[in-house]
Amino acid sequence: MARTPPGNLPQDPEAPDALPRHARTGKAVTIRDVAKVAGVSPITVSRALNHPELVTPDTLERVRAVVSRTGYVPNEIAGSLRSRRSGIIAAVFPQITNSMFVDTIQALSDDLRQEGYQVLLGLSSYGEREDELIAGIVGRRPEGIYLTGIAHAPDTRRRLIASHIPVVEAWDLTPSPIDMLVGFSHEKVGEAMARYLLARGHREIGLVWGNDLRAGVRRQGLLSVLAENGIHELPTSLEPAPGMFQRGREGLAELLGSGARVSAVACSSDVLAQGVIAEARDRGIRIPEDIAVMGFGDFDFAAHTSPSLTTIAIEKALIGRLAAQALLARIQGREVPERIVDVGFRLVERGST
Amino acid sequence: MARTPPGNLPQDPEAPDALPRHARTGKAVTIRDVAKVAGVSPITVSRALNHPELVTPDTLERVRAVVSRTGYVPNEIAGSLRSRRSGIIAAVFPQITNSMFVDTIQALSDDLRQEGYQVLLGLSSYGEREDELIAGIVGRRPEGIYLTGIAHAPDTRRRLIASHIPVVEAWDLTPSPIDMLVGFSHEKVGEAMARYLLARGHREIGLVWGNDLRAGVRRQGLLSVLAENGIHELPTSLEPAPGMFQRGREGLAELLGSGARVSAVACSSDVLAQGVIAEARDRGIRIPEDIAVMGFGDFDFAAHTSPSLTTIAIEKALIGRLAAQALLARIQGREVPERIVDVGFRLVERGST
DNA sequence: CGTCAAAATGGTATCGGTAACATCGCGGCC
DNA sequence: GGCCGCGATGTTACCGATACCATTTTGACG
Repeated sequence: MARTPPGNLPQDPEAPDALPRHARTGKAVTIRDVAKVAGVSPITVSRALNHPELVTPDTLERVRAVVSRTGYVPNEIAGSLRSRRSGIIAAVFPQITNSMFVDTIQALSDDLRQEGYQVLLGLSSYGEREDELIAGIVGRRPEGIYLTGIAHAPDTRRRLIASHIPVVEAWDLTPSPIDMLVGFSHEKVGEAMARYLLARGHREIGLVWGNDLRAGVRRQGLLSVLAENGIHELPTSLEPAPGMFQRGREGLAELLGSGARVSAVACSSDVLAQGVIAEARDRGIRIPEDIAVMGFGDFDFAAHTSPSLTTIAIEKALIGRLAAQALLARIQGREVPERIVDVGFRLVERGST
Repeated sequence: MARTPPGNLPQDPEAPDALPRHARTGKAVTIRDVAKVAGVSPITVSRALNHPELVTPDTLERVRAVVSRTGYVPNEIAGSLRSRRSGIIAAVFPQITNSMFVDTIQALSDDLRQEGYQVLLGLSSYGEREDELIAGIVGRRPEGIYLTGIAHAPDTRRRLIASHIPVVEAWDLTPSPIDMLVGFSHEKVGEAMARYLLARGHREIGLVWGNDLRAGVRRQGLLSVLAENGIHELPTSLEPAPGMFQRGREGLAELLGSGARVSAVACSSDVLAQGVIAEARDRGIRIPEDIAVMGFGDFDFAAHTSPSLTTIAIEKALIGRLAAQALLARIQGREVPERIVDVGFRLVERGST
């Protein structure tokens, strides 16, 4: 690796220096360098860059010229330390492949960037690691934290509260969030799915269901409504997260293999549902005539499968947008009108039921 | 909101001052506080946390006890400033909804976190803003930067080179990357698509194509091979960036509406292709008998559409993994064996052609 | 032309860690 | 017993910006 060329010592005034490579040719340029060259004090440079309105147009221009000539890039780390504003919002998701969180991330990120914030992405991939992840994140002193879901280790919760960092939990509902909340009731989603299937005359309902937390809550809701209607045991195929198409196929195979009779299959996600549909097609099972299929999420493809997929639509991007707003409001000291926002959901009836 | 438990500060002389706004109850605990309580110097605390092997088991335990009792969370910003290691890798993507980048992000993030790095996510959503985005990112002094694609403003390129930060460009190929590169040739993808369709006997080929940069290169490759075979003009429907299902439908409608005869439709992404298939189905057009359809990306659903989709498979996660490795190698001063890695692609033949 | 408030700029301390170097303590060895 | 070496810990300075307050300059106005 490149060594530093000799003699990049102090009173070496200029030298366009042949750039070595990775080299640290005579230090990176700091605000002091810029100040010196522009003939002002460092703080004036700082002002010129961050509060141009506080500076004479004349000096402003001078500073800017020097900045662009020297290629100075302010060290935001130093700035963050002193100003106690990191300009960072952390966002934690369980995982993003095959998930509906992408739209939320996109919206969140877009809205935050608008206000000069960057998103620090935390993927707690497989469960347990959320704690450590958040511990590491808090150390970076983000100005706000977006969390997926409401289930967090008690330690994590305590740590977050103690940190006084604004927090939004999302994609779920609870009366006692850590701080703020944007979500919807998974229980009610499950109930709605059950009621819909019952209304369509189904009583032999099978489940192809992911085993993640929120899916579990939806299942509870679904089961409770079915129980009220005298349906107590239903054939179920539980799939490990993340729900992939292949798992949906296997799920239907498992249900049918168990010998149970099903007139409808409810799935915890559209992805699984599409797998179910594919498997049914391969087996010559007609949908919805032989078996009705219902998903969750209203993924983009849901309207375009064959048959198109009945599902539950969530305003995924809206969640991100509202979460961003909530965080920004809190950061900027504005009043947060509602700490808890329920974005609801919508049952979309299509060809698969 | 939780109040701070009383007296977690030694001979705290003054009042916890009525919390002003953001509730700064008697200051956050710093490494000095921990040191004082544990009866050691700050640097020993630092060592206990970051290099436990340099510290007596006895002091280590003592420090840890105090840390957990006080709820001390090291301020990584301060640490980063002094140590010049931010522990951050920035990753820039054009946009992530409806895109194939999610798998790459996931793999990248997983592998980096393994090594203690966090991902700062930059979504340059709609074009022009990549410059500003990167300018802002460099200020945060990431230890590595992942960029999607090879087309960057000359200014950006210069700035990145000047920053001496390791850079990986991905999802594309060029002999002259900024630093390192993990990708594949879009031109060859286009050529492969063309050859495949020709081999299947198609000469009346329509395009439903996204207008992003890399798609454009694939199109060039495709057109050049067709031109070599005497096919010069092909009906094309150009779709604005994120390629959605709906756009695919519209695309096919446009092709058919133009009166052109097509025996095959090539799409710049599986998402568009699925739209095309849906539209064809609605119009009673049989696939592949009447029209063959081909996509790109091998999205998860590609194997499960009806008919299943012939497409080009990319090892999306592998790209993320290799990019992470490349960055880590550079950061840790290891030799990077190949600065340019071609991960290639694979044509997957399925039912739609 | 002097006065005074407002605007522009500057000096100094500081954010909270860690690098670099210094010091201390202790056991082993000749 | 004295010296050496090394492991454990401490002292000091510093990373690079900005908050805070002081100072100087400008300009409006009587």
